[in-house]
Amino acid sequence: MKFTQKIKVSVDAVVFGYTPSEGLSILLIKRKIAPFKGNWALPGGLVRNEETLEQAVERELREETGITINYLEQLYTFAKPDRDPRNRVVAVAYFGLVRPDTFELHANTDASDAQWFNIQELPVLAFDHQDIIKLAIQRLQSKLTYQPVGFELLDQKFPFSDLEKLYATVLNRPIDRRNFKKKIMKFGFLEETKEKQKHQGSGRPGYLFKFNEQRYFQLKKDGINFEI
Amino acid sequence: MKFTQKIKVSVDAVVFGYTPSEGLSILLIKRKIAPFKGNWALPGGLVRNEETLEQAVERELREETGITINYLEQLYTFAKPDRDPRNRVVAVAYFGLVRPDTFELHANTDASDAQWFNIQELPVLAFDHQDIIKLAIQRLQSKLTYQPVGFELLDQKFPFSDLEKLYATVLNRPIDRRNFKKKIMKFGFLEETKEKQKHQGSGRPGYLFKFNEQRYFQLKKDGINFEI
DNA sequence: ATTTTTTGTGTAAATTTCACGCAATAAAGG
DNA sequence: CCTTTATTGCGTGAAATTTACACAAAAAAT
Repeated sequence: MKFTQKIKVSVDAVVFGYTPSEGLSILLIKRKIAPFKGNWALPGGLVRNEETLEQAVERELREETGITINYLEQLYTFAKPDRDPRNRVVAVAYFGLVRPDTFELHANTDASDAQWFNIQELPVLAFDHQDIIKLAIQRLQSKLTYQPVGFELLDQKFPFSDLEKLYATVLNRPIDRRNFKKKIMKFGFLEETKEKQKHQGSGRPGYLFKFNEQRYFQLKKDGINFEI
Repeated sequence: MKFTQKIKVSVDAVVFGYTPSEGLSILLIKRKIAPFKGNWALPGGLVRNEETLEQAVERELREETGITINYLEQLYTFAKPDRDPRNRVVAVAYFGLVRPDTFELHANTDASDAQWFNIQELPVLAFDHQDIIKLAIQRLQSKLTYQPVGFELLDQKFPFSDLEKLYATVLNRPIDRRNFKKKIMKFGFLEETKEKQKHQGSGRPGYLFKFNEQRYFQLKKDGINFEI
């Protein structure tokens, strides 16, 4: 029983960015072509015949937004037969994190094709991209509770309060400063540096911390549980 | 910049079965055609143009093994360009659970095309199916620790010790009988029936329990955490 | 009838989580 | 310059949860 399959494969990326002042954002692009011309959508596109899915995501992000990604993992594959009105497209969605220093788009003009949107203020989206984003946010939340991915969203060195605010923002709940710090420090992958933060506004300046990736991999190999 | 995409989309299913006596098994089929003719492989095949991925999985399972699935969820999408020697195939892998009463294949002859294999005694597999299975086992393990999927692998009514053995087998670690029972019963989705188990061998017969799905959905909606 | 196997059950100790307040440092405001 | 405001750094006791552990009852096997 033969048939000709007419399904295309694409990738879509939900890229998260974070700043203590502006919170959690997602990178969107404005579509230049139909369908959904003029609508905001996730960066993405058809996979080329010879490239891996990850390469496809990185290529599309480079082409459409100029961003370089810091952490990338597969999220889910969306494949409802009618999710694209033109023809059937199976979309493998990815989930990415970028550092603040990498995302210079905020400074761009409104005429830009690519823009960050706070997750509280997302525009109407093309295709089923709203569903994809919803799942990505859930994934980020649950991921953050058992794997220290938060560092992928912060600068290399950061005051402890930034980490705390990040967790509070992403998990959308208050966090006890003292208990949180005790818990994180007990894991052993965070190092306090001698540097203090500069001109952060009023208040006592805090020491800067950095994530020790090597130490983290060692602990992970030892089967440590990083649940918070 | 136009190009013609030549990628096909398939589904593969890692179906788990369990019995207290034989442990955890996976359903495999013997390939009748090249490549990997004669090798064991996961059930699966190309997705038709109009069907959903889940429909494709159920159809392939019906065609190749006759089994009906009890629980199904998407696992991961495998897409390395060279994972199929003929042409590029992106495989969306699924992860399924079946009840013991559904899997009558064990009784079949060796000539059968479909067979259960204990996860400790898997044969050499076609394509990258070994990787897929490895991931599926990890997923089953982690899933079992935060969601009561174990019932999908047991009969409707079962002695408590079956559940305990299932957890011990899948998680591959000893479990304290008393603490385990206290923990599970505290969730509130398990009901003790008046029936006792019959001819299970020697020893005192236990009461049979059953999973209350409605109660479970209610508890889940209330945001209860089912971690064990 | 005795032995073996399996079920059913409770409590104390150890560990983890949670709640909470005060002194130190710097900028901001008068 | 002095006072006020904002933020960091740090520890302890109470509550909740997790863990370790043993013996009697019921049935089959010998």
